[in-house]
Amino acid sequence: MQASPTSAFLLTQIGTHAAQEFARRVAELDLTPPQAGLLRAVAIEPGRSQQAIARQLGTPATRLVALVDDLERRGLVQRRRNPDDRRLYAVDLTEAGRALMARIGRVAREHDDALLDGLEPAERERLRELLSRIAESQQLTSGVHPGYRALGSTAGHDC
Amino acid sequence: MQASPTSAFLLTQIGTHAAQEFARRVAELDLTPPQAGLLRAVAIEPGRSQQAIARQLGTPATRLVALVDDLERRGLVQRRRNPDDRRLYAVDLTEAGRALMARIGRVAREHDDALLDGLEPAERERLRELLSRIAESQQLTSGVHPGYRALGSTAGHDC
DNA sequence: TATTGTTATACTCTATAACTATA
DNA sequence: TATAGTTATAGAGTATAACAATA
Repeated sequence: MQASPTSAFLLTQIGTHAAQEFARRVAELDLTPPQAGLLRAVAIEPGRSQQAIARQLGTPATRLVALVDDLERRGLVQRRRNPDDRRLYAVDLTEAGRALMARIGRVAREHDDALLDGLEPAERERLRELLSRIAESQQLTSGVHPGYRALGSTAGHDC
Repeated sequence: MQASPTSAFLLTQIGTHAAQEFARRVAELDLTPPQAGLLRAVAIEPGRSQQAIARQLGTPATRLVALVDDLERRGLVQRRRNPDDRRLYAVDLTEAGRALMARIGRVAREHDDALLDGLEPAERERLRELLSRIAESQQLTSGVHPGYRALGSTAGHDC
């Protein structure tokens, strides 16, 4: 047996590997991928409420509380009450959070470069275009990938 | 902000989406992705011991016991003692297991086709070639992707 | 009454370690 | 003593549900 793998299999295999490698790299900044994703979400659109962020990331609001708690204890984000509606917190990056985001950006570029090691520049460009088309056709356009919530046992083989 | 995503990000995003879609499809066969992966591993190389399968999949042997238990209860695989070394079990597919593998194969093809919906045949071929090159350069050649074990919190964002 | 944020609880999944049998 | 398989335990991580404050 051992048929040649489908593109779907390769995409799952490589995507999983990429996520693991990224996790390994950001761990050196004492961050988990969900924490890095939250920082990124706050950086892209500061000042939103936790509910709004949770809706965008497709994760339960209760999970964000713990994430924000932790990042706030470390001085990377801050909550500030909205005086117009005192139920809401606005979540922002601190100066330290912005500095860390710059480091995460460097890590992400290194990660991308290492992953595409086997491809030449023109091939990388072709790949990027094909992947963008898939992301668009699968409606993954938001820049937040659906794996923010638990993959858990849904990860795994793809035949 | 909102820089255009790197290929690494797109690969993680699409790979996660692909894994979720595959999970959704095999769930209609009452299978989890790890179960489907185990069936596939047994189909490719029948008669191996649980330890050997565990080593290949990079998962603790104790986890395989539960997986094999469940599939055996459902009549999809069978254990048979090795008379030469009575410590070992040989794991094989049953007739029902082989029939189910055929259905899984159909599901995988449908899955692959749906995922590549936005690409024309020539583009699909180019993509497959580029992905194969990445898998090779990242040493993911075995046909078993590294996400067999827990992704858990390592899943998530990729900046 | 509806919504934001929070806390408490329960559940799923996985790995680690201890145990039995065969060699 | 080493290895295959098994069982039992504990831990991490998540979601669900109940609660407090504000609108």
